[in-house]
Amino acid sequence: MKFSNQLTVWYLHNKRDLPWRATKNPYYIWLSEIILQQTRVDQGMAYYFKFVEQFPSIFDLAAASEETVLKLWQGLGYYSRARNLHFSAKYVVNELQGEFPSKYKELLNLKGVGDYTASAIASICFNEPTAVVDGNVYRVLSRYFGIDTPINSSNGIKEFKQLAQALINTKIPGTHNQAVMEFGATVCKPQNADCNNCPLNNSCVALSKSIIKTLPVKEKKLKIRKRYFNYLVIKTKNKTTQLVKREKGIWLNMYQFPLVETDKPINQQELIEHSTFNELVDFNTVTIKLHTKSVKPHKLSHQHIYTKFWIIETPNSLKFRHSWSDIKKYPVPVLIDNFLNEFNYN
DNA sequence: GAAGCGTGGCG
DNA sequence: TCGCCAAGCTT
Repeated sequence: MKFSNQLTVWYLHNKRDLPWRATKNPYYIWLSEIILQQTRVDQGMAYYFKFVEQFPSIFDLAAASEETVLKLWQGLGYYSRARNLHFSAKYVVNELQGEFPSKYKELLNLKGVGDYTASAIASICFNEPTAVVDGNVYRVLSRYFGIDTPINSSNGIKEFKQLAQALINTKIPGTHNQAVMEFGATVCKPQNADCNNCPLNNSCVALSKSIIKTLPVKEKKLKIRKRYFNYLVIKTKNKTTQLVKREKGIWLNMYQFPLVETDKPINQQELIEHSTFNELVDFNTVTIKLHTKSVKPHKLSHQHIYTKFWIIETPNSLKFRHSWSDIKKYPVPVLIDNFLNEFNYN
């Protein structure tokens, strides 16, 4: 209980003033938790305000199109969160008469809500004593108790969940959970932990052993896949172009230009020999310019994408129906958005 | 159980 | 520069 009490007292004096801390409305807490998955507060804040403004209630969110939701989510990444958020809003409205689930077990039925998020909503909104275990909690517990079990191993996941659950203050589970996370985010940070100003620095195992920097332990990392994208940016006299919707993998249901993907960099000659190119235009009638001056990788957490944008001017206007002036209405990945911002169509 | 899924900040 | 990491979830 000492652990919880000390952190809770610290939290009540030091917590940041965040907008979602002014409410216990499960819709807003849910929204904030989804936005903050694998995302820093500074990055997610603007999106929280946008969503609350555009969708004040879960009914507003459920009534929107997926494309609208993806467009509002554009730039935040991990777009399955937006698709699942929208799907679950429709589920709550249509199947649960708009009544948000109030129990941990029921919350798990929502797409995009896993153990962490269900615990967070249940404890914060409904006072259910379910412990959250996010990246902060792993770090705080592994250091304070000196546990070197890898946090991404199946044993580690079980061990830390059990420990977190044993430590929870059942009287104020929501405050307790937020206290541990806030402490991890602002004091017991991944780098440069502020042990001098830590309320637990007289009882922290890792500090007493000077092994703060070695904890938490994480097992190996994935290897980065390299991909080579060639986008075909159609340009017509009528200021139209061609967009296509992605149908699998990364950026699902978002828009991009027709894509030629290869496993090595290619030049113009290899491009015009590609079937995708020839299905789109007749190389005898078009002019091709490579827009990209130097290819810099778009770095995702799990792949590096090397992209060339090819500008294809064609006399055939009728086939390409997307007006360039409408292009900003479509949800697109940052890779495409960056291109749109630097490219002058005229 | 491992892999796939974004973007941006930081040292 | 580059690797690490962020209030994780799904398949």
